[in-house]
Amino acid sequence: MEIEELGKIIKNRRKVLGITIRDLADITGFSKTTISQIERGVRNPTFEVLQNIFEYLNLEMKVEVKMRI
Amino acid sequence: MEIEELGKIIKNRRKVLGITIRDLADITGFSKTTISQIERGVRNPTFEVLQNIFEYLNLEMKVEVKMRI
DNA sequence: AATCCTGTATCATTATATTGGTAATAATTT
DNA sequence: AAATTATTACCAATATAATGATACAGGATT
Repeated sequence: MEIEELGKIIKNRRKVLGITIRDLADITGFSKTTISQIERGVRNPTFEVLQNIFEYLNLEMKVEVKMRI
Repeated sequence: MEIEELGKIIKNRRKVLGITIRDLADITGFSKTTISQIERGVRNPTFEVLQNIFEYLNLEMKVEVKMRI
């Protein structure tokens, strides 16, 4: 998964839930600058930041062994 | 997923592949300090770092909508 | 015992994620 | 069109991730 794809997933999910960047920033406690940049893939967030964002977007991260083709 | 669990997954996978922390550090280009601390859950790695480690451990990250119970 | 090998501890330094503010732009609403 | 809301741009300051080196402890090997 690329960092841009991660951002798109977060943005799409936020839109689905009908909340703004400001909302998500307020709820998670991170700045809107941070949220905006993560969504656009121009930032390299830490695990904790992702963890918090995911929690409020009702998303979960999973790690799997990659399939051999 | 907690940060400690993430570390365990990485450590277990590394063990399965039979490589050392030094090996993984050399391959990924990160320091062994960083690898060691991530595996023990005492560090909060960035997405890019995880991305690189996962690549060499043949792991992949997935994001899913959390199931409602 | 002495020699490797692996993993952890510590710490000063560097790199960069995050913040918080303001301003500018884009999109919606009235 | 004007006003309101949402998003992005920009930038200095702060917090912290990452480095790199050394030292230490435990286990395995010779």
